[in-house]
Amino acid sequence: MREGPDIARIASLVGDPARANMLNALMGGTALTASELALEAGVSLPTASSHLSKLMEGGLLTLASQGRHRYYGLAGPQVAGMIEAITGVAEAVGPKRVRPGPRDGAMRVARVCYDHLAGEQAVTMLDRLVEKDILLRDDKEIRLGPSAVSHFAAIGIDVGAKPRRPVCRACLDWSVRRSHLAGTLGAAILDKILLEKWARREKDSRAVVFSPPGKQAFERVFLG
Amino acid sequence: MREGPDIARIASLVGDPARANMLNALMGGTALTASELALEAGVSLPTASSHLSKLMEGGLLTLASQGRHRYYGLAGPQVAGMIEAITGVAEAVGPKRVRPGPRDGAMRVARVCYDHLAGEQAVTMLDRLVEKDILLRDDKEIRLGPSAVSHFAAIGIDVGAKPRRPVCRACLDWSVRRSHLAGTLGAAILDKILLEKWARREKDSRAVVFSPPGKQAFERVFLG
DNA sequence: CGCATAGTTCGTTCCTCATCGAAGCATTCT
DNA sequence: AGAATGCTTCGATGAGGAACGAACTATGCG
Repeated sequence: MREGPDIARIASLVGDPARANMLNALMGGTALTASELALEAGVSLPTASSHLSKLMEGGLLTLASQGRHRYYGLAGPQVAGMIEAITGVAEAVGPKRVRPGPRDGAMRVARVCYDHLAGEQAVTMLDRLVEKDILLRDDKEIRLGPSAVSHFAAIGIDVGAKPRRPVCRACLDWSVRRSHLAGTLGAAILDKILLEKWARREKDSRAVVFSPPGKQAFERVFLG
Repeated sequence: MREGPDIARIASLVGDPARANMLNALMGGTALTASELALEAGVSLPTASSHLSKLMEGGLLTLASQGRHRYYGLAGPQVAGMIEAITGVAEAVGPKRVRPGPRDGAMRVARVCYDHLAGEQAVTMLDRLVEKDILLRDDKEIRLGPSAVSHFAAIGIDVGAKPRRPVCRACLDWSVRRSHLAGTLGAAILDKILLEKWARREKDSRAVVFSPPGKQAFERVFLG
């Protein structure tokens, strides 16, 4: 009966279906209001509100008040990583479906993870960027290579500024079990993809589907 | 209200204090009997038995029957990884203790993670092995370098055989937030450390404490 | 065979906690 | 100011599940 960090407390927060649905929804990266999360979780507003205050108290969420709207978001990448890890186990031990649904396929290829792109496409992209020495990888640490600033500037992404958040960060992918690119650069790239309309977000899902020309453009710019 | 892998189911299994204690105990790597786990969790035998069957049904544990003894163990590295991830969050958001207990310090330096060494020492070791090109790291993938077989043979560790489990594997460290070495090689190294009595396991804890001469020997062999 | 040890199953008790309706604040719009 | 929207708090209800004692099964020992 040893004492350590209270993992039961954290796990039980995720362990309620309503809260799990909310957290899953927030893995999409955009902060959501209490009403949206209530809908997402399939519970009434009072119930959702109660869950949200528990998640807040547990330190899993952040809150940004804007007028009468209150936007809830994941507390950070570490929390997102934990949820990915749990998802991985659930996926592995879960009931093996006869055939993975089409949405599952799309999720494997490309999806939103917190605020950046995940899935096979994202893993391949990071591999290529490292291969071309635009990024330098050393374990979890990813740094900008010498040509990075000019390379991304040409695409219209400014990596020169030094924000509080790290520019590059590795994030473990549950479907491929390898890392993809997170951090402000990862977020900027996802923005770019959606802004250029190379891909659109699947309704009510974290899946990201590329249009055929969009995929070509993406590959030309980031993998080429 | 989207459907995905049932993360609430998995998280709620970890979310009960008794079960969390059991899982924590099993993070020590050695399989334990129901009675030992009951003691560990601070519950009666029937209660423990009930919890264990739930964990089994959830796919988090494996069972090895030996006569009238039934040894429970973690189902695999993925489960261990998930628990580390949850531990990391719990550690981060948990009540900041005024001063970290002495055992916590020891845990940070070196501890057992499933079947291999984790903590600062383990992270440093992996760094050095990569630096010396004995191991080659490429993202999550860690491969043996050209000199690896002879290098480890000299220490008395055979990495030539090709077992089912991967020889090398990266495992994320919750205290240092960097990777350390898992896989059969990681397990063999931990065996070596304990066999040579360079270190001993702290009673009732995952902590591993090196004796002064043991630490020297370890550093000579693996960091030198 | 009979006794001891290891573990599971059963039935009961009890308590936590998820849920929702109604009412209460707060902010914005007109 | 008054009405409407977004959200939280309160109170009551109900269900799930954690707990243990007692009885039952299985293995090992003399």
